[in-house]
Amino acid sequence: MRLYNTLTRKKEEFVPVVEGQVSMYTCGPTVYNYIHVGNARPMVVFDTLRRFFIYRGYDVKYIVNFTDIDDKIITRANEENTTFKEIAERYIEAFLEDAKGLNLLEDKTIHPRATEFIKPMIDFIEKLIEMGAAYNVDGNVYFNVEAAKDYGKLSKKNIEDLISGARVEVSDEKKNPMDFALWKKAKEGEPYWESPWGNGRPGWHIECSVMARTLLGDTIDIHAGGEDLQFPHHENEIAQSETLTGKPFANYWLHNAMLNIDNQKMSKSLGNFLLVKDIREEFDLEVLRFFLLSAHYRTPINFTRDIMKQMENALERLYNGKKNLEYLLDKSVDRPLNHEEDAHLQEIERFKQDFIEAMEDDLNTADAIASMFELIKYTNINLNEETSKILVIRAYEILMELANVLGILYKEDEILEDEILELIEKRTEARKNKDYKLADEIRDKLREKGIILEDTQEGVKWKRI
RNA sequence: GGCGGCAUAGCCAAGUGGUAAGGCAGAGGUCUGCAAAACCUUUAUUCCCCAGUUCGAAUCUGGGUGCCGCCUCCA
Repeated sequence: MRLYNTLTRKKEEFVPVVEGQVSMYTCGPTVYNYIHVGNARPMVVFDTLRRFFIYRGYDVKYIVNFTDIDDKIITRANEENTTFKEIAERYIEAFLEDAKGLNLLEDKTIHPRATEFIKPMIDFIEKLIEMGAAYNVDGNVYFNVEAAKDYGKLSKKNIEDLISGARVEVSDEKKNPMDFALWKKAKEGEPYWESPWGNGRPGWHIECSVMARTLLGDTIDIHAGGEDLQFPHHENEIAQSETLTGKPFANYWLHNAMLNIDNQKMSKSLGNFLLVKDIREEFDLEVLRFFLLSAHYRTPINFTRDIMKQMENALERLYNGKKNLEYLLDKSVDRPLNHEEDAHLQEIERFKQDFIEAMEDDLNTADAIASMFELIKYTNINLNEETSKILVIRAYEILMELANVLGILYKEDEILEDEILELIEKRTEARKNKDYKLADEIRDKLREKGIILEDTQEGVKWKRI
């Protein structure tokens, strides 16, 4: 497996800390609102990376945190005259709902919440103060960036440039304008936890450092997130964690590129914020997932309705291929492979290898998807009712295991109600009698019920819209 | 100002030295009562422009143009 590491700006061979195991930490949402389609990108991309690691036999520990205490959550709570807990709870629930729609492997995801780790955060900060890497000013504790070796190594920035950038707000309290808050003193009416420096709450960056370290150890394999988090968030995580432990915080830093809407950055001022929960009114979230995987994760992608429609059609082609194989699963012949089928099997196994190679090359999902289309095309052409069942089963297995890595094609057809089966039967009779008027009436009626019929040489096939 | 990214067909998108994957849309065809699906054919002598290196470049080098991101607790 080769992964592009932001730290070195190179593709590197992935070597885990512990053989056969992968520890992954992906920065999760601050739960003050519903997640938007941009938030969905790292969730889907890194879920897919995790799925691929599992597929390749790794034991994966996968963390997506919830930042459930934060200025924005407090603001929201005040606006709605409720508690920050109520707000956090509501949007965590909403996130899990969206996660389900996006088919994230939730049952294998650990979701720590920042507020459950206040004690280790305080311990962490205390140690930094002891080391002289942090200082308390009247209840606010700051990290001293001068104490961090190589500060800026991830985002390739140097402290002098940053300071002269002049966009950094200068605070009288800070020794250095680049210093960042580890602990924030509570203002009147704000929620707080007790600490050696008085009542307050943790800063944003310290949360991820502490949750990652507590759950995964001093050095984790992979830390992932959106590229906009490189600076300052991830840079600061590195600074505080590596200053404390003296060890590398994460061996591989992975960042996904941004998502634009109609070629524009999503922003509140432009009013083009698209929430996942709103998109699902127009498109199945499987289409959104497929779209997010249709381009390489490090290139920017553009979200438009038009492109989503294209993706919907493309996904349908894959589903049709799956259906065709399912049909053959019943009809194909119980006998050993013949010579020709043996060759087909080789070909089909080759598509699988192509898929794996693409995924191993820094998660090239676009190329991997192409392999799936080639597989579908091949089985559509070469497999039929005379084919040995052994070949059909193997083709189907491969298709589904690849689909499972990408987290797509998971929808199953339900069993049809007797009433509908009767109608289909009735229509078949009508067609036999060349009563096409009745046949078309029944077909239209079923369409209204969401069932589409296809008359093929092998008989009637149906599918749900 | 500092740092970084991108530019491949109508659209989406792989491909980083050996002669342009895959998908969507379109056109024509096979099959079909019709429709759908599937299949076949078709759609970039060319990869933003110019110069260079090379037997050979979309791929490397230099210059230019255009678009974009980060430097603001925004994924």
